[in-house]
Amino acid sequence: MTALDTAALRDAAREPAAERDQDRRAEIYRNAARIFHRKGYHATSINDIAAAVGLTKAGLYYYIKGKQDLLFAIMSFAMDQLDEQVIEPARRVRDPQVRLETIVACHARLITQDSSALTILVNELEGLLPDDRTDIIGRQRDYVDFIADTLAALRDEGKVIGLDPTVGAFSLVGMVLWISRWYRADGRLEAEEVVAEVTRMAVAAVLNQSTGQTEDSKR
Amino acid sequence: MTALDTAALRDAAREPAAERDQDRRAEIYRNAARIFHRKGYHATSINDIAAAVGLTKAGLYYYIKGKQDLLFAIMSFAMDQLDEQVIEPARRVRDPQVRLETIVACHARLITQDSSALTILVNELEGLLPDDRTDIIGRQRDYVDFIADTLAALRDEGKVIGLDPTVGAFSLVGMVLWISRWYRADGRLEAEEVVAEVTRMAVAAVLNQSTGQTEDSKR
DNA sequence: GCCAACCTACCGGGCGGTCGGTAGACTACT
DNA sequence: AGTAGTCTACCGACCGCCCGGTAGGTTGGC
Repeated sequence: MTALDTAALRDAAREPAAERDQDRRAEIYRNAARIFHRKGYHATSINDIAAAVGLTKAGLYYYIKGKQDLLFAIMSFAMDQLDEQVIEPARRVRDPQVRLETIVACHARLITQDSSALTILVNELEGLLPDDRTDIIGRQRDYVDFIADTLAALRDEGKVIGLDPTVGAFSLVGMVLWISRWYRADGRLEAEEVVAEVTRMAVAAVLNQSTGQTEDSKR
Repeated sequence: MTALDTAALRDAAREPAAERDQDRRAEIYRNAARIFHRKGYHATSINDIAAAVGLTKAGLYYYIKGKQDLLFAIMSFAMDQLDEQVIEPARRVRDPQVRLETIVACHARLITQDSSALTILVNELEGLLPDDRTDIIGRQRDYVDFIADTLAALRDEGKVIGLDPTVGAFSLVGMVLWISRWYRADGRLEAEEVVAEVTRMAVAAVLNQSTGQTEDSKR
């Protein structure tokens, strides 16, 4: 591996060092995200991460400022992913129902592909410094509002009745985020099957339908 | 508070010491669950819990065997709650659709009432000893299977078509569990409103309906 | 006098983080 | 071509702190 790397370094058209540095940094973040995801932020030591990327703790500190900054960087990256691959594509969709489908499908797809960073994003908020937490929570809030606005638009079209947009938005988010807890890439189901089924459920959950419904179970 | 407690202890018809011991133990578990819920298991120290119940760390160890046993006790209690207040009531319901409504409504209601133990139950699994984890995961699995079986029964009735019962069960569980992340008892919405809305969404999400649906968003 | 219900004082260990050092690649100058 | 200096990318050793857990009292009600 090391010999290969050295050869690669010599060969690869003299990549400009700054690029190699970025690669290394990305590898560190990727590994850190994986381990935080598996063991949880507080249960993961800086040593764990250092060992995973083949460094000592002191060596790792050449690249990172601290454990909390590392966490914040990972969560920011996850939030960027969400912006680029879910919110932006969905924002371009005019029809509210199709937009909702786009949101759920893209988000679900993202989770089936790589859930590490996105899962940390929702599970390790209390590990952040207050300022960082405010930042991340604000962006998360914007996302939920975006969904709630879409539901409100559907309500204005008469496609949704009697559903609080906020409750609806949170519920859909919960359904989608939970995928990372049970979906396994090597399991029985294909990722796209899961994406399709969850999207179908999400749309059905909020859209008004005429089919009757039995009385609420007694308290 | 302390004076009040002492007076209560003197008054209350000489409660038989063993009972007082149980009360104290319950208070410890309640507080521990609250703090684990707020800060997370690993970020909570034994000292935090001891201080919250007005003891020193060593004093607390008179009641508990260790931090991990405490966690397991809380999770077992949460699982017992789920058994008694969700699964048992639902098991007595024959009609699958009403049974599903009962499951979702009772579970959602439980979370709006006190989410501490139930949230720990799903978030702190990796804090357990392997044997304990196996125990808890088994019970959780049984719960999901119970829901999946109910969905399968609905499918046999023709009320659900084309939905994988496992995916459906997990998705509904995700929707319900997520309530603890956004619902605040002092917020805009009443607990029973939330329970009703989430239940309605859950049923709508899985029940077959004839209303059309636009094409899945492109990949 | 005894025992339940605590406390004070302490332990080993792992944590996040820092410091001084250095091998080796690269550059600058002669 | 040789060499002195510089910088990047690390490492071993260490720090202070706090953690979970314990040993050995002390005290107040029976």
